[in-house]
Amino acid sequence: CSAYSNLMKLVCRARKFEEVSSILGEMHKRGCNLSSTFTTLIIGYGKAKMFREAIEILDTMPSYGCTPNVITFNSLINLLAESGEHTYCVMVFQRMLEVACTPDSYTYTCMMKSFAKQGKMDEACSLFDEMTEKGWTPSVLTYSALVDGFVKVGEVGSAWLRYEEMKNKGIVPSAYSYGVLLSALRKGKHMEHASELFEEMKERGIANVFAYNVMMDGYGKVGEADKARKLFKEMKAANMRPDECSYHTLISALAKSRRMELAGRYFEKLKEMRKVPN
RNA sequence: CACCAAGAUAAAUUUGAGG
Repeated sequence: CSAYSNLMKLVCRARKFEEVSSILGEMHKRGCNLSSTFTTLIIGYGKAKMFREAIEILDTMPSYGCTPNVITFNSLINLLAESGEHTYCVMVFQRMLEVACTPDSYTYTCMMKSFAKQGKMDEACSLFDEMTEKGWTPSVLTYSALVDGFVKVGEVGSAWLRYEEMKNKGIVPSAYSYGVLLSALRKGKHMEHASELFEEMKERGIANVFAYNVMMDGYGKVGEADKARKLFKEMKAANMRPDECSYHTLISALAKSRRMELAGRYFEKLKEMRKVPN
């Protein structure tokens, strides 16, 4: 059975969906548990942007003796949310409730992301309340969805309040999560808030190259190339190795501020490192 | 860099012609 399910993964990756039904048929004949395979298929269709087909799996499952479970629904909802298919997303969530499959923290977070992507922060917040009322604990991903959404609709204040709320609940962001939050603030050009987060990150000793890159990009985009360059130097002084992206970001920041002599110098350094400029 | 595995579901950074 595991050989079959690996085969299904390969079929999805190669987008050979015409092979799907014969594999499912064989697996069924041999009595394999197909639940995980259906999830794989759903994600496969999602990556191929075949949303209709992904959703139809929900109807296919029962004929193979399977019932969609939380993981099935979550996977589907997640890919619809990420792809901006908000209408389908809401439809599937509705359907999940109809078949009495209980949404969990993951489900709510995905739904919040979908609403946030549409700029519908009121709805996103209602879902947040509903989720906590039902006893689910919001994660750093849940809060990141709110922060990102509020920044997108231009409400940095609300975004920041949510961040504080998260900290007050004792949720400690990982380096990765800081990256997500920094990037959200950067997109809205809120570098003062971003730098406050970044300082926090440094105090905790978890600042990384990725975070430096995000900060440099943000400063570059608001025309503060000198701050970007300062961070570049600081990163090296802290024994972190700037990667290719760091160079690309810094060069572009300098070029945007018309500091061409400096941009050229970093461009030469990039080539010396035998990296390919993009 | 590519492929595979662990493990059926989660998020982050760089260039931009054209529209």
